[in-house]
Amino acid sequence: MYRAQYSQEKKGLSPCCMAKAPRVTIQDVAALSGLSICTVSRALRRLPNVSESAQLKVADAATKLGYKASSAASRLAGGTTGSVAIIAPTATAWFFAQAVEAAEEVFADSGLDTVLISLRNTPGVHRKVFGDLDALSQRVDGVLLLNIALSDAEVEALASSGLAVASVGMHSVPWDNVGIDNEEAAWNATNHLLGLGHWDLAVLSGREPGERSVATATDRLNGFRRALAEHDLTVDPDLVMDAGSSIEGGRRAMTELIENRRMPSAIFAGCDETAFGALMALREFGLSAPKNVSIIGIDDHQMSWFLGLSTMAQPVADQGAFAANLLVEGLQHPGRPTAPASHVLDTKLIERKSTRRKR
Amino acid sequence: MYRAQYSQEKKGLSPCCMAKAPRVTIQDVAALSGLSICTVSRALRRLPNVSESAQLKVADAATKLGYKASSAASRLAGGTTGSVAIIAPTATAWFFAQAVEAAEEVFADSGLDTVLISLRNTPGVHRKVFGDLDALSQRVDGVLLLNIALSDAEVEALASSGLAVASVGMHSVPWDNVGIDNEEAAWNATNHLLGLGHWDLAVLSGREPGERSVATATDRLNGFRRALAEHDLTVDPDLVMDAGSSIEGGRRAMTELIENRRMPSAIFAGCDETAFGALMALREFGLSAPKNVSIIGIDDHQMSWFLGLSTMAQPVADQGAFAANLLVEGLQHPGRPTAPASHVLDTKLIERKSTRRKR
DNA sequence: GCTAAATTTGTAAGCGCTTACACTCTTCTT
DNA sequence: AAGAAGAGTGTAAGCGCTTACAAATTTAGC
Repeated sequence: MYRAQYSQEKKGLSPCCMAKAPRVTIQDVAALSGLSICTVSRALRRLPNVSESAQLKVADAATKLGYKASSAASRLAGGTTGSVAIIAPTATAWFFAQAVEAAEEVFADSGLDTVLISLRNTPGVHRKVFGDLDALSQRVDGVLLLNIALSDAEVEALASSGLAVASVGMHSVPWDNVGIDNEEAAWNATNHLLGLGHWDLAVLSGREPGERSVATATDRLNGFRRALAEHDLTVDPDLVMDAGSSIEGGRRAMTELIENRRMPSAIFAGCDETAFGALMALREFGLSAPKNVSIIGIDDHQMSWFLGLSTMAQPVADQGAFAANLLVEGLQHPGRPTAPASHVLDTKLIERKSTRRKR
Repeated sequence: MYRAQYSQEKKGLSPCCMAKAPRVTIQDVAALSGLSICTVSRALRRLPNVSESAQLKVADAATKLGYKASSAASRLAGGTTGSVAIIAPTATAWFFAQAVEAAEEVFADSGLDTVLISLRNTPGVHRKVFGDLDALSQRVDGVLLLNIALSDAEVEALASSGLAVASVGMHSVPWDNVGIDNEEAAWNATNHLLGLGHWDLAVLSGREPGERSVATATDRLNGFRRALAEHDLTVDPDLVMDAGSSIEGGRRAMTELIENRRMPSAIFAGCDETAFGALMALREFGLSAPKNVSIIGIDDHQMSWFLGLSTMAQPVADQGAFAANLLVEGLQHPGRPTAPASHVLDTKLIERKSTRRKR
């Protein structure tokens, strides 16, 4: 704790103003309202079996005193922590930054603290987090998962951990999920390329090289494959790259493609940032889109318009906010065992100049 | 809490495997080690006056049991929460996303939970957070401030709140801070423009229109002004725009400049994202850099290389990690009232093709 | 070798809240 | 009109930890 000069100097002065206001406890509220602690506790949490008059008296006293329950005490006594965790593969990628901010806003507005957990694309961190769900459930009431690749065992463990769960971009999970139809989005993107006469296609998949694949990435890859298959085209394995979903990954994959494989006629990038990286790599070789290759991504990143990148736009903040709301709802109605729902948001093709008809 | 089908179905089965492992408490550790709770508590927190043999026995028992202290109980009893807050003006901007991730890593590695608080560039949220420091200090042990514009009263309140504090990009605050020399960076950037023969300069300042200015933004503006003054140039008020530090803000400011003011010979943008926005706006008018105007930013954003944007590079993740480490240290040595230090990291001019000699 | 001082350990009282349970009133039954 | 059922409230026992303070042990002093 900070105790340097400022507070030191003050020490000699009126100690009254330094003294931290003693905590307003539930006792104070009980005393002021003339009711028992127990009733106050129930009134504050809007539990049933509290008369309206009591409800009012308590609310009154509480605001008058500026009472705020101690989350620590509440938690310890078996209540809730008043905080939720957002778990993301990384916090820096555009998608996650957007989704995190949107979700955080929802949580904050519901009076919940947001604990941020970035897996940093590191298996070790992943294991640490999901290997000890007890530790997690001790500090938060619920978890918002953003595009996390979970094993069946992990899903199972989470579902029975007592934690409320909601997710973005996940699949067949026993909790609420919101996302886009990734396979369809990829299928549409690929068909856009196909429709422009390109048939020699490469894909920069969102899979992290050497890691468990997130549903998002495999779905998009499947959509790509299906589109090709429907046109009786085969996928050249040389043109399937695992690029992850970072600019750097896209750049690396594209460089590899150019140097050690071959140039396709068009490229479907798993996300816009990957596409940015690919564009960078192209430029380094004196190439560009759509001159030497057409390229399309998914996201509609803020910079995509500027770079003229064609893309399948998806609502990112909406997904984060939506899922956050579902989580909050789940938290507020613990008993309600509604069947987990999967909400699918729309995507939209945005044609820009990075894709054009094959000459 | 999630209680849908999965757990429902299980209900009939062996209830043993559904039963959550009962919490390992300090009692269990005490029992196993043959010592009292009190001694265990002290040993665990490495307080003085614990014999080595006890220390060992406790550590042994704790690991054997996989004991982790309940943060709620600990907090309630007057201990620490084991979590810290990161407060940022927004979580989506590149700078903050980078810094947050770097800091989160440091905190996680120190066993601390990270509570993310985004002010969303909203005065209301700002007030809510800094107006009730008690609520904050109840849930976290320390706070990491990222470029927050604080009033004197808020600084004072924070310093005497009992919270450990560290910050990035702040000024003359009574706690550890790390940042770059913003005035110098701006001065260098401006001199780069001046050195290329440009004397009719505009600035897209990082100040949010209509809000308290963060130190970072005003410092950069001052550096710009000083550079001009040193060359006996006056600043045309028409060419000073408050653009905030977003792409959108840069675009808006640049559009305003083109439409309602006049084109300068060169532009100093408060940060790279602002510059991106400016480049977008330019393109919308059929203009471009460096053809119609030279432009330089500050940051060295991941995309800047690609866009050929000249800039003053600053180490972003380093700043976040550094400040986080200072905070952790402050947390670990509560008593030590070292004088708050300000650490200044280097910046570097990176010339790219968005700036060129005036013709 | 015996007391004073220092060191290590244990006892027990909370921290502020939730909740099982007991208790008092009302309101319906039949 | 007597008893059952229910609504509203209170009592008290923790939750798992920290921390005065007391007790027990060791070390030092002369």
